[in-house]
Amino acid sequence: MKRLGAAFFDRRTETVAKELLGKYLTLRTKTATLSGLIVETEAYHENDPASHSYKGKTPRNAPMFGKPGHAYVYFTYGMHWCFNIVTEKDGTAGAVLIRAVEPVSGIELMKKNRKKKDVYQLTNGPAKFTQAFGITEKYNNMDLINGAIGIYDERQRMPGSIVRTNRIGISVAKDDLMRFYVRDNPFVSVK
DNA sequence: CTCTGGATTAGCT
DNA sequence: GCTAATCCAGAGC
Repeated sequence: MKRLGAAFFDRRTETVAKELLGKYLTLRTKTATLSGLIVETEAYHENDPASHSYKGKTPRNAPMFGKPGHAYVYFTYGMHWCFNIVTEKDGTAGAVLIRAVEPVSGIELMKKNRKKKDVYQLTNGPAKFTQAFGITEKYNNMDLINGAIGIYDERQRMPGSIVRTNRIGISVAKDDLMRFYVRDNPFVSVK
């Protein structure tokens, strides 16, 4: 398993979103290792009306304008966290929202964190995934190249056929085809 | 300062 | 299908 470096993330947001499918996302703490295979992503690029970065840099969205390969974690709907991976060169906004993963390791801890026992309900949504992994503001702006969360590639693994479609839960740029998921994977949030 | 609505989810009808 | 939960960023005054 090879850990992905900054060069992977320092590219067009859309390209990174598509290529993240089939990669492993692993979080290591002192007491546990949680890992999942990324099966659903969404791209939010610089000149995108649906992106938090659209109207310019603010304290909240600043990580999106920062270094590629860092995390952008934000709080929404008064109760949920969403986890993004920053893309594009330093100074240019862009991020990929991780919407769903297929649980690989640490499944018992995910069940505990989610208070659910059905494995299909653990990580099939952006806020379900962060809850299962225990991701909160602590991880905002974290370096994913060297930090506790990393993205890993297992070369032999093929992600399968990729579906490209419109994003979920936004009110502008509804028809932009910026969502990507692995066809027929049962852990995708919405078919 | 006040107000609006959100890159969601769970639970009910 | 509908909506409460529950906080806060961003916009407008």
